[in-house]
Amino acid sequence: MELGKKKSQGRKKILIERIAKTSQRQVTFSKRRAGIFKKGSELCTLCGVDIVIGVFSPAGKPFTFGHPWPEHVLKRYFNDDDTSNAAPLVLSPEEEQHVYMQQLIQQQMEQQHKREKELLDELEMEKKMMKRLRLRNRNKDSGDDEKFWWEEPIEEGLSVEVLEQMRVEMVKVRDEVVRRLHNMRDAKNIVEGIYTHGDSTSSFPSYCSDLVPYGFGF
Amino acid sequence: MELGKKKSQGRKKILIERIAKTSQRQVTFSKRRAGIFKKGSELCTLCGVDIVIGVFSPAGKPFTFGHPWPEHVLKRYFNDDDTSNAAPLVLSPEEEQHVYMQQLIQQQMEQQHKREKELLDELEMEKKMMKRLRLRNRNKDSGDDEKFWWEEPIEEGLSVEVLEQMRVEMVKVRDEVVRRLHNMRDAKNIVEGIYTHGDSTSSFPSYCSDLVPYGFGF
DNA sequence: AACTATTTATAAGA
DNA sequence: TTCTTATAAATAGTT
Repeated sequence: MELGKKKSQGRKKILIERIAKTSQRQVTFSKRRAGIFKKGSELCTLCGVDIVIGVFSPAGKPFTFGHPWPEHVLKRYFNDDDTSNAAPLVLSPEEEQHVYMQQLIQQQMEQQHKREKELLDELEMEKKMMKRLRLRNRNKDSGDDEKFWWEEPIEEGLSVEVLEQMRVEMVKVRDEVVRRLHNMRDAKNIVEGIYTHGDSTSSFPSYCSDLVPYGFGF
Repeated sequence: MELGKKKSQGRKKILIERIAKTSQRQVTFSKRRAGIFKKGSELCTLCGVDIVIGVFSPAGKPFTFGHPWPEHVLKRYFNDDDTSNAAPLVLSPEEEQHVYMQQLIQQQMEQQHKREKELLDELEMEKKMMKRLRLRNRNKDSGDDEKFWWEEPIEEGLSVEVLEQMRVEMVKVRDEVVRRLHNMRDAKNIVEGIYTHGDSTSSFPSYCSDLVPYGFGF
């Protein structure tokens, strides 16, 4: 064998642009994914911070790394108060030719953070509503402090006609619930409960407070 | 000045362990965060993949990097079918002393991916259920074939618990309407109506169709 | 923030 | 995939 022959040319500089050859792209992906995850791990350890990294391989498989674990970090992210923590989303320094694109992406991130928060908030609210089997206020743009429609102050313009309509709703709902309960084996006792429970002249019933034994979600 | 004097000792090897000094930790965090984001950016470009990185600074500020943007990647992650894509969550290779910990974390990730998916599925289901339980705005969406929750067939998985919940709600609504009507001068007649109107064994009342003045759409 | 001596990551080849 | 090697890139300590 030739002594002067080098075993390898060693690492070569590459341009940061899409690798055309599929097999090469896959190899590079594997190596660099491992590298990034290692860097993430080191960052956690060195600085005692939470991190999450998610990436899809060229073949579409998901890979994640996280400390303590992905969901924990995402929750911290979503639950942050954006007034106090003002989400200073920061992008990597990039080659000069990419700076403009980077700035665009940064703007997207900032918007995205807000949108993600809104989405999560919406889901949270949905769950709470679900939990209480709440009916939405018919006036959907009546403000943040939504009330049940039957909680609206009677003094604020509710006419006898409106109350009569409410009454009709109640009767309708009652009858449907009754119909359903009749389909159940134990309908009889429950149905009787609807018509006999409480006193029609009582004030707003305190007994309701302990009548919500069913939890939906968290 | 001395010519032989080196400007710096250069980089020193460090142990991967929490940096004790706060200021040093912050400096290292900034440098390494930038490095990881750059690596992430390069990985996207080289391999044409989606990536998201989120990290909290030691001070608690969130930083994210993502391509095309964080939510996009998260959605791909969550929406993946775990039978076809079998979530092969993979961690970085790590120093030998960390291998065991890494394996533990990897197991956490695999569980976590499933848990996150389940959570999202749960939220989706919650939304659908909420939508079903939500009262339709008949005035606005009369052409739509959504049904009120009480119009849905009882056979479709409604448990006794849910029905009982409905019953409780009905009781509350009834009592509140009663309370309101008591505030009206002509309450007496109407209140009596609530308890005497209709027949508890009647089928779903046809008279309801034109008595829904309240929109609950969203 | 900038500088550099070093360590670390990795492209190419086997 | 995994290992090797030469080299490119990242970065710890310093200014």
